[in-house]
Amino acid sequence: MTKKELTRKERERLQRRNEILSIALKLFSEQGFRNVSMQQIAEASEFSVGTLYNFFESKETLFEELINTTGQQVLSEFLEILNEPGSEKDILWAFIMHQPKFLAKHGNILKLYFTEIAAKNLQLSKIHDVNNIHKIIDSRLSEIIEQGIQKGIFRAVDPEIAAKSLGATIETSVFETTENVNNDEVINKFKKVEQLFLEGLLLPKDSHA
Amino acid sequence: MTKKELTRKERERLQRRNEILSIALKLFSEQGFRNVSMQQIAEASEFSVGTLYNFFESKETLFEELINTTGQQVLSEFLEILNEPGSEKDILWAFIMHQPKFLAKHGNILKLYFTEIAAKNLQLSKIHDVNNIHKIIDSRLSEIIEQGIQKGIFRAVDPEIAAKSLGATIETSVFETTENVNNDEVINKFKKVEQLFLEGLLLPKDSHA
DNA sequence: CAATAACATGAACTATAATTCATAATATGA
DNA sequence: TCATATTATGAATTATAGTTCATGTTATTG
Repeated sequence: MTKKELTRKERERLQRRNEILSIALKLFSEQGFRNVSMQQIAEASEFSVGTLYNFFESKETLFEELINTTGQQVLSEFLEILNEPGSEKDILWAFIMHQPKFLAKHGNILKLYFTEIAAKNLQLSKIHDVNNIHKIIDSRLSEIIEQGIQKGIFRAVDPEIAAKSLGATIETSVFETTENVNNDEVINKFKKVEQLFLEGLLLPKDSHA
Repeated sequence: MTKKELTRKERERLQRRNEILSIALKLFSEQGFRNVSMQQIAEASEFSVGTLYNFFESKETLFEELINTTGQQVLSEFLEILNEPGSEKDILWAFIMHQPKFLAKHGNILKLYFTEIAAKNLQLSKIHDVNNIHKIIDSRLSEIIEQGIQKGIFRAVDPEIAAKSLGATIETSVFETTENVNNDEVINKFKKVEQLFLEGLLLPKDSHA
């Protein structure tokens, strides 16, 4: 009622709003921003077009809210893993092996982000920081790999290239992994990514526990 | 005039047609299919919209001609390199180091292909074989890596994953490489890709000339 | 140089989809 | 319950962009 607590009405409104965003995300990620009409979103969410405009100023705004809201959340989850304490090898391992969970949870928004924003199919005004998800994650990965090289754990590759390569490999799987693939298969795939990358990066000198 | 020779008029018509395709390719690759209007193509090519329809049945047809014509050409160039005789290591090396040339020559069409077709932003009817550029190249890469593993040149990674990873890494550079980057920089980048991939794949046993 | 054919033009037409807003339905609280 | 405020509706409006076609321009040829 006062500062932090929301009234029932406010809560209900928020819930409807999220419902709309969630359905829009599904449609956009499947068909792309331009190929989804407000009519379609209205029908799928069982509201009228007018009501959509009651919640969002425009189709573009709706999209931006989607990206900004969810994007921040996704980014912070990624960084959480990448900032965990442990050896560089362990961090990369954890990052790769967390991908199935990320995919299951955020596959749609990632797909949308990559097709519309990263590929610059859409030119949107109000998308700030989220615009840099790519850069932020890549640069953190790059840092980690660089440290690993300095410590003599990894081969002396170019850290930026290695980071981008790992990022691109993971990104590819976003598009390949459809919802109906069972989890074991996805986990298996990332185990192979780990074998390819981590073992390829490690110096062959001694064994790495 | 007769069978093979084209009349001047026919040659001129073909030239104009190619001019239009070339300009459309530039615009589409920069802004995406849906974000480019026939008006824009008309203005940029210094024809009228009516004339565009004199050359192409529809906007969609124009796009399809673009993809089909150029796509086949690009695919065959890629496969040419991948079917060259030599050791698996040499083939992969040549493939990676040819990327700057491919990029310079076909950057636009590759970008367009990846954003519109591979990302399935567009559902087009008459795009057959070209739809499989990705699969064909990936599977050839995969074959090569598998043979390298069998011959004991490469580590025992999953060939499909390694092929996809290499493909994705290269794909990424399509989007990064803008036209104004000088060639040396691009070549340098792919040298680093080569270091990351090839050296990471090679078994550390003995030296590989 | 005509007469004719071939081609180019862009305003008008059409289709599609975003947005608005007068009206209807629903919720609130006295 | 009734008066009022809030919210939802979807047909009408507007904007945009693909397509057509009557008309004008250019090229060919006898």
